[in-house]
Amino acid sequence: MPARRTNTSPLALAVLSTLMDRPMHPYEIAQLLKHRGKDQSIKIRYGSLYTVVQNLEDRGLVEAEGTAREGRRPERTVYRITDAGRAELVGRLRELVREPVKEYPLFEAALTLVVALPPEEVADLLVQRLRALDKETTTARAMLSDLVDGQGMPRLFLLEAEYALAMKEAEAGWVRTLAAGLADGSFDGVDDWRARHRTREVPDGTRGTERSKAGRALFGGETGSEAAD
Amino acid sequence: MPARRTNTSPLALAVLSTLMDRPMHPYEIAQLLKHRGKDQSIKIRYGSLYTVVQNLEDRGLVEAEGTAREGRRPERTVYRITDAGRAELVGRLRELVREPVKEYPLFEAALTLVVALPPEEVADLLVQRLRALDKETTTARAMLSDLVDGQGMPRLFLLEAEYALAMKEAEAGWVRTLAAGLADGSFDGVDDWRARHRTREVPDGTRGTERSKAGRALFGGETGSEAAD
DNA sequence: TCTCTTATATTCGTACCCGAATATACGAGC
DNA sequence: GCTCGTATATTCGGGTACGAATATAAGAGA
Repeated sequence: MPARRTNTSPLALAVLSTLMDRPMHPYEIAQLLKHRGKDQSIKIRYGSLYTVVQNLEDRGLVEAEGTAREGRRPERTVYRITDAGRAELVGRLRELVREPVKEYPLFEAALTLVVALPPEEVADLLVQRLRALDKETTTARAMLSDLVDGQGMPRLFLLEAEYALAMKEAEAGWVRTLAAGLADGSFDGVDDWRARHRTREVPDGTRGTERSKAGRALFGGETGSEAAD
Repeated sequence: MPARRTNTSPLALAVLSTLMDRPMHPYEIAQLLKHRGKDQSIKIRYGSLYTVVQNLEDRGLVEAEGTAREGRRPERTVYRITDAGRAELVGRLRELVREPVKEYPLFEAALTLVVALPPEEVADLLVQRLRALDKETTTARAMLSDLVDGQGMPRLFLLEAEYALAMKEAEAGWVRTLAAGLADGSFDGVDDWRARHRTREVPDGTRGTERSKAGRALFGGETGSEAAD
């Protein structure tokens, strides 16, 4: 089998997963995904959806069941998942659950560059972030418990939400600690930071800020493309 | 000022940030970023770099200082940051630190779809993930403390690494709990799950798996484009 | 001194992403 | 029964991302 260039995207997997229920046309797939709240964990853009489905068809993972024309509405193509599609879905899913993948959250990028702002301001901004995070976690916790306890929704369908909540709480905790450290001066090197900022200081060559050797592997996970199945 | 279409990307910000030190040509910027380990937190692709710099120039955030030709090497264009560039850097940075942004980690997407696998297998896969995560966190912790205690690297330059580590530990904790719950049967509804999986069951319409109302706002952060400055 | 490998520096073409436009149907109100 | 807003369903085009190709220089052996 020729190694596929791109790893099947989350949206493509969501499509396959939806077609496990029954054959559908793309728009209906999107509706169902949104209705089930999957759009909170997987980016769904109409612009992409049709391309994605087309790719799946080219790869033989879905096939057109026929084009139905209801009334004089635009023509719709109904797709059905193939055996290869089912195999791809479970295969890729296994991969995604088994292997952590290094990703690039915006906040992490911002932290890398934040030395460009004075420490006092960063402390202030972090407090604002913290407030927002706390608000979000509170809301999310309430909704989760309502769905589980109130509505009797099985936890199985809320795993993503539980995970997202846990991550957000962890981030809030980390931000809280850092903000506190900056505020009460227990964060080491704030003076250097302030000085460095005020004077636009370039630390002579790049001395003191490099991370050539030991720092290389500080972050784990596959950075590049993952191994094939 | 006409609202810019795209929010300045992390790579673009990294470019601006590097040019704060001194004027440079694109390749040199990339070298320096990698040397400082920023490539662990910001994706740096040569293919993108030159486009990004070109965009920055079009937007007036950097300007060509002149093209130097050293020996008969390929011609290099040296760029310098402008006042507008400095403003954009700090403005966007403020935004990124202040406001949490909803992102779409692969693992979260996988959790949304994981019902397609039988619970026993998921339990097994989670244990494998956990092992990988534990390995990564152990390594990262060791390196961090070596850099801080051993090498005397200021914490300021390791914020991203500390954050990434904290997030990874949190994920490991969550995965551990879930895996345990699945293993010892304390996770509610595994029977339903197994049944649903075996029989390819479509729960009659979509009853029982919808999340129309309450579930909408389970995940916070700005989902779409962020507000302008 | 020849050539082989590695580092320097950028360009190109294609594949992909996705906002916006398009086009029809349907129900509600006047 | 007409029209206006909203839901249905897909296509299109411009822009961005990025792998791979290109081209020169420098250093290391033989």
